[in-house]
Amino acid sequence: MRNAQATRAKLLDTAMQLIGHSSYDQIGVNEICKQADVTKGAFYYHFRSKADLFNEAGQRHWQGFKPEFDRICSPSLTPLEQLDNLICMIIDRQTDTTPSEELELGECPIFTMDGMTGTDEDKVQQCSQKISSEVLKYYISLVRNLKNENLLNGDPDETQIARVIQQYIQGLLIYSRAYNDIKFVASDLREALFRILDLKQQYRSSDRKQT
Amino acid sequence: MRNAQATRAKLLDTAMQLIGHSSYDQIGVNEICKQADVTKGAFYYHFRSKADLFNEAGQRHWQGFKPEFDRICSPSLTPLEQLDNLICMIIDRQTDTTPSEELELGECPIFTMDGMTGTDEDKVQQCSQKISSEVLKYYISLVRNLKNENLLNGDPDETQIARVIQQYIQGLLIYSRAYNDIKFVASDLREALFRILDLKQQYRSSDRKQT
DNA sequence: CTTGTTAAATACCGCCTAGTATGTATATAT
DNA sequence: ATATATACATACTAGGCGGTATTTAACAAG
Repeated sequence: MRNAQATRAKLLDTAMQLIGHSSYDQIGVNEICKQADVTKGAFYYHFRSKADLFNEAGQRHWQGFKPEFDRICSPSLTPLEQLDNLICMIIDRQTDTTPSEELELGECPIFTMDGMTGTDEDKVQQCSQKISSEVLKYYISLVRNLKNENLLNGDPDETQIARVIQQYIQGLLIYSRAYNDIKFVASDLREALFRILDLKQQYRSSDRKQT
Repeated sequence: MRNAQATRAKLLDTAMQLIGHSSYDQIGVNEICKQADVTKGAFYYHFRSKADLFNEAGQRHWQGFKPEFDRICSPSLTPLEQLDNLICMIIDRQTDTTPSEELELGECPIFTMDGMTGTDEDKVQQCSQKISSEVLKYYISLVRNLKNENLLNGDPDETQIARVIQQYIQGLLIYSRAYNDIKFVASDLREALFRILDLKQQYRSSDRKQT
């Protein structure tokens, strides 16, 4: 009806949710429309193509997500708190996205963006890579902060460590999705990051001091 | 012609190669047939379905790969040599699989098996998970050996560390494929594994003492 | 009340996919 | 020589996909 903006938004959000739980290739335009409760006519009125939609949906998703990263990396927090917040955020995001439904896991394409590979559509890959590179900046900042406070052993290459963290998180989430079980995220993420960072032993605790 | 076994083998190998470079969903039966230079009739004479083929192809691929893992984890090698061999093997497998062609990267679905998720076909996922669990055994053995020789700091949970390693390798390979660049594998794999294992500093060297 | 624009809804199209039905050459058993 | 099972090749079908063409309802301006 008379609410173009809402229709558009619903298509974008629905698409990102579905794709997050599955993949770009697996989710068809028909299904997006069905779930969003709009027709194909509406879809192609708002978007020129499926790839076009994904692009916008990716941007929108990141725009909505960015504040959370900013909050996590706020200078008002100590690097240790930042790290802990990141870990909690990732764990939470694997659960609470489907509220009230049975404990399903999934989404957060933010962390799994690179995994969208396989599509031959250039636009899609570009979008994925762009978001990934944005996320990487936050990891780099986090590593740098930890290092500056002298919380890490040795003298690591910040960029490399951040990249390794990104690679690991991607692998972890794919792994946990393959086995459809969140418990791996909960049990392995913290330990793995501590090790990748080589965080000094005395700072390795798992008390969740929520912000 | 009169060579059923060869036709079958060619289909299996071709399929695994193509799927390794892409994904189960992206590769169609037609393309497999075309690349293997057989017709669809031959395909469906040998296999009941595409999923069926994947199952067998996965088994076969693992059977062909297993000896290499056995070689790597041979008790005649020190744990450090085993680790080094694993690292080199992964790096090599990302390059030499397309011999004489321009430096492309890809394959080794062995390490990326869990990533086949997204398919709704149960058979495919089961096959992937089975192979992954086989590979995990080798990682566990490796970690245990390193630990027994007192090469690792702390007292890690061997299974968890092995699982984290598997998660990381998966993430790394997907990452490097997304950016279509092997350099990340070469530059990050060793450093990341050293850190995840928390290998004692004095043993962290990168001299490739090939077997 | 008409007209034009926006925001869709409906029906459709060509393509590609996994899978099938049927025909056919070859090898082997009788 | 004939019959039969094997190992394909060719042609096809049904269904789903992304995308399009056409129609229609709602609102705004004149």
